[in-house]
Amino acid sequence: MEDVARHAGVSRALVSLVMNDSPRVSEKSRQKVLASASELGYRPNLWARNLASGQTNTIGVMLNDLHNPYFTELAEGVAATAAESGMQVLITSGWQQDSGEVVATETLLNLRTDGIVLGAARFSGEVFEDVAQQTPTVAVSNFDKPKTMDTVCNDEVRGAELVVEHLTNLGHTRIAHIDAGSAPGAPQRRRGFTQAMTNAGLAPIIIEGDYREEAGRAAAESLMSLHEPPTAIFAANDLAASGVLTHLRELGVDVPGDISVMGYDDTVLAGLGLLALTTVHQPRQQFGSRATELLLERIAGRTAAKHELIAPSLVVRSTTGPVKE
Amino acid sequence: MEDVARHAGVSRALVSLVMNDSPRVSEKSRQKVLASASELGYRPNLWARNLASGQTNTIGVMLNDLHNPYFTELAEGVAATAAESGMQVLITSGWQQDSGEVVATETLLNLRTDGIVLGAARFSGEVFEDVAQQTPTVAVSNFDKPKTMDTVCNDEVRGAELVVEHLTNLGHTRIAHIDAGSAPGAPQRRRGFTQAMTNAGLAPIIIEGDYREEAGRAAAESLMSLHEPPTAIFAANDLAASGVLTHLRELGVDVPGDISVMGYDDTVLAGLGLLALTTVHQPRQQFGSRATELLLERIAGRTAAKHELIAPSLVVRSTTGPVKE
DNA sequence: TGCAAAGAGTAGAGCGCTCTACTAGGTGAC
DNA sequence: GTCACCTAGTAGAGCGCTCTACTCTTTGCA
Repeated sequence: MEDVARHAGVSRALVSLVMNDSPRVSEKSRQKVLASASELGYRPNLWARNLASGQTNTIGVMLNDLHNPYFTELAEGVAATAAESGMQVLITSGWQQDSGEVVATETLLNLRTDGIVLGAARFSGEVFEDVAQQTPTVAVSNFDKPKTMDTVCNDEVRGAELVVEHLTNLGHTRIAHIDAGSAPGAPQRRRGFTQAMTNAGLAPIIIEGDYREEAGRAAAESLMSLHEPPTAIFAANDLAASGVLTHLRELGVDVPGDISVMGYDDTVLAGLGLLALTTVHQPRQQFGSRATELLLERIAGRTAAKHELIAPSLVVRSTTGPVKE
Repeated sequence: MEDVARHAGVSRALVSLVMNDSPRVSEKSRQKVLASASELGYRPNLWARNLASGQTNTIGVMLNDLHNPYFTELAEGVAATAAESGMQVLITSGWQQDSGEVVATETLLNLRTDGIVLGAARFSGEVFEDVAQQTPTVAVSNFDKPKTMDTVCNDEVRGAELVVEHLTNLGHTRIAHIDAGSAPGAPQRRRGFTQAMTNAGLAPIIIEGDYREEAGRAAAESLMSLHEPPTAIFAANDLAASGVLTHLRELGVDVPGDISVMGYDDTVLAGLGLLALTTVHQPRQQFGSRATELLLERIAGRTAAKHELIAPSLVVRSTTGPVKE
């Protein structure tokens, strides 16, 4: 910077003004400075800039797992909305480990980003709150409405309702849900399912499982060996649904002729020609952009916590049909 | 920091030493400082630290597209190797846009990370070289062995060879390749395929397509309407292979009884029960870790460029079998 | 006992910027 | 001609650390 100033024959302060697009600079010296800067290959040092200005114009995103499209689409939403406000986005990841999430968040905290979006799955509520105490924070997570931060999450209960509505409209009454225990989102889905079934005057059938393909396959096996198998299966997620379909195919059961199958999440799997899975779509990008909007509000000074549910929607493909009579 | 020093009754310098785990501090004062720090909720400001120390202990990773598991697994490899050397990893993404990649890389450059791993698809060679001039750089990309940076990439030619070997061993002679034009990796795969077929004394059949499912479906349609359809299809990637399988299924063609199908990449799709696709595995994580090792060497002072090819491997599942006679 | 070396700690400059407060010169109204 | 006011630019303190060079104790050993 020193060099640029000397080369252009002006003061360091002027160079700073030019670099920040200040209106207080004449066109002539702006050109002069810009020319010198590019000639000398100068680029402002962000560390110094942020240190001096006390703000970073950057929001940090901590993601549990980059493999999971859920998180990456979330990040995409964050990036899009952040870009509109001229904010940079920096991503760190916990690489699916508990300790990783903590380290990744510490990094962000040390970086003094203006705020943090937490896409975490492993944190305890306490750790979350601890982070929120130190910097504006928004979590995309199913949390118990903490006071110190905002949350955005999918309305899992509504999602499960959509499933039940869709299936009962097709005439199904014996509907089974493959549950994913205490995995993120699963308890809510289970609750929504049970509620909706009860409201419809139907008996919910629930079988244990998890979010993996193998679990779907195993659950399908148990269900089909019942003396009165269900006419529709609502899997924990798309991957589990894929396992269900695999098993039914091996059994020679026609989908959706004999039995209907639904997934959850609308991942890329669901859209594949061979699966063509009816599923529930979560607007993951919207989670990210809404979270960012809330974060920007917080950075601007809001302190009261907001907690938002975002509505999922139904995507009908080829694995559901009228009940066989 | 000032406050911590005062609270603990020591100098600022001592606090700095404690925070950096210097051996020059007595156990007693270390405890004292640590206690004060946690009491006051002090955390070192990375911007200031990096500014003062002139090094960031951070390596930047620029990824074209976070959706693509290729890039995220790459990042995972980088993170793992970087962690071993105590380096932080910061990720930026181009969000699939040309300009996005440039912006994302600029951010990293401005951040003065100790080095950059480029997982880019859209850059021109020039831009790459420009970056490499400014900081140690390793690209994970099929490039023409630039002088100023290292590259790591998959041995696509060998991958295509593996495919041809596998299929010819099964007795296939009429093998078709669905090509993805000039998309990343595609020209190399095509070249490898043509070469291997020629070496085996066979006539390569090539049909145009791209990396999407729909392209695979369309290509399969064309191929199957030939008066002498191929007995094996080598799709551009797993997604295209999925399209092929979908079409063959609709046609009632048995896989692998009537025809064998191979994918490429070994993505999560290939492992699904309904697809069980024979494919070529790219050790994506290894790309990342190897790239990071090279980067660390560069940071340590090496300047001569290294270019490495990493060998892919065959994953045999259920879509390939002996030729029908 | 004396002296070098090791151990523990400190002072203060400096990293590359931004930002407040200031100056110099020009404009225009009275 | 004077004064107020605006514009373009500058000086220099300071952001929160690290790091070199230094001081003051201890300790070990001839």
